[in-house]
Amino acid sequence: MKDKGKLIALFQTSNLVSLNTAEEIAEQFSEKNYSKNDYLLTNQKICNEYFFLEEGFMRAFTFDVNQHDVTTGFYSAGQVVFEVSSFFNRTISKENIQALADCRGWVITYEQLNMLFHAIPEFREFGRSALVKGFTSLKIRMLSMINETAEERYVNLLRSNPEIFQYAPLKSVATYLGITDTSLSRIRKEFSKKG
Amino acid sequence: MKDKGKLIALFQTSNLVSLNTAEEIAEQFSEKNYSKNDYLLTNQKICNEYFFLEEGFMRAFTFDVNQHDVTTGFYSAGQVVFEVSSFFNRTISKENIQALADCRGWVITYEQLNMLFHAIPEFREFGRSALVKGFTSLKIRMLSMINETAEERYVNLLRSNPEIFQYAPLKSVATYLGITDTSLSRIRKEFSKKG
DNA sequence: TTTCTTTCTTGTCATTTGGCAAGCGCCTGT
DNA sequence: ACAGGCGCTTGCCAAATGACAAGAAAGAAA
Repeated sequence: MKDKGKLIALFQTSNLVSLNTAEEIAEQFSEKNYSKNDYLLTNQKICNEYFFLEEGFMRAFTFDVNQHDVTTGFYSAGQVVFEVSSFFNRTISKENIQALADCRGWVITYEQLNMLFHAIPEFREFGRSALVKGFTSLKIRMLSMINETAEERYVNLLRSNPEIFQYAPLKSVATYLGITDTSLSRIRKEFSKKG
Repeated sequence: MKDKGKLIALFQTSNLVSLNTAEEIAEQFSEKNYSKNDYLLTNQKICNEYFFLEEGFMRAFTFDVNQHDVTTGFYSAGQVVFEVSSFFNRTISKENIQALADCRGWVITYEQLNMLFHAIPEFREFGRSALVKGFTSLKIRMLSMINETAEERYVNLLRSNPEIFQYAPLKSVATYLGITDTSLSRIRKEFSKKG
């Protein structure tokens, strides 16, 4: 069994969970790997994995009106990968989640997570805190689609999440920013002139 | 003191909180009214109210790149009104929340809510459940912006939230749907032909 | 009621954006 | 090394969308 140090550290962020408890929680997780291009979740399925990504990179996407692939999220090492809506409500997902690189991490199921929430009050607190974080990010992202130009969104993403550009092709980044690869290409050209 | 029945009923949804506890929680809330056009939250302020809307209607909005008013949410009777990101993270808000009709409801502050979360475990559960609901709605809304045409979004909103059309002017609905009032007007024209 | 303000619709026009296709470069696998 | 595939850029054209403005309609205030 590999070292669960990073997983344990995750539960200790925000100081809501003690080391002993964090270790107890981590015990429930089992190792899981995804090879590049493997899917963690596919459209029309119920998301049943709460996956801590120790190493690698993943992308979530769905299809628009014209069946074009649109990126809804990126996940890099240290993040938890799952689709909130499908996972908690036990409804079929419209999103797919795919590994863009070989991935290594730790996983539990919906039932196990619930069991932990039930048994360990501090873990519920951790869950609530994580939920607020995720909700907040999504709201900020939604507002950025309104408040910022495509170029601003591009520049901000480049500053705040440079690792995305290491793993994801620009066409995936483009749809994440709400534009086409063509537009992103033009924005990059303009930006490189200024830079 | 008016009747807090609806507020108490809210805490009992999902069966996470008993009647007695629900009443205990409700005790902390004080009555608050907003006249039409009053603001519950304005841009650059920290949201400090967790407001149960018993009667009335509210709208949240922000400003886009060109300083145009864009609706980010509607709130009708029975819902809790607050801006998650600003409220929980104690950060300044980019959103405004305004009464579109005279409103009546019950309010507590951030400190009071935290106190209740701390004192009453079942209420934390309620909080987590509410958070999942809100997060889920936002994700679904985000996906609808990708997966559906403007007309589909309009028709779905008309079916699922007809009360919005009772209170909000169409130009506010338009920006909520991600289009201009001009486009919405044209969509309505087309739709009425078919319907 | 009368007046004034706001909202909704509709037309015209300009701009943005995307679709499409070609060319190029890079990477991968054989 | 070579072939094939994928991704990025670019130009051209078409279509969708928004800006603007005018007029009608509805609602609020006096």
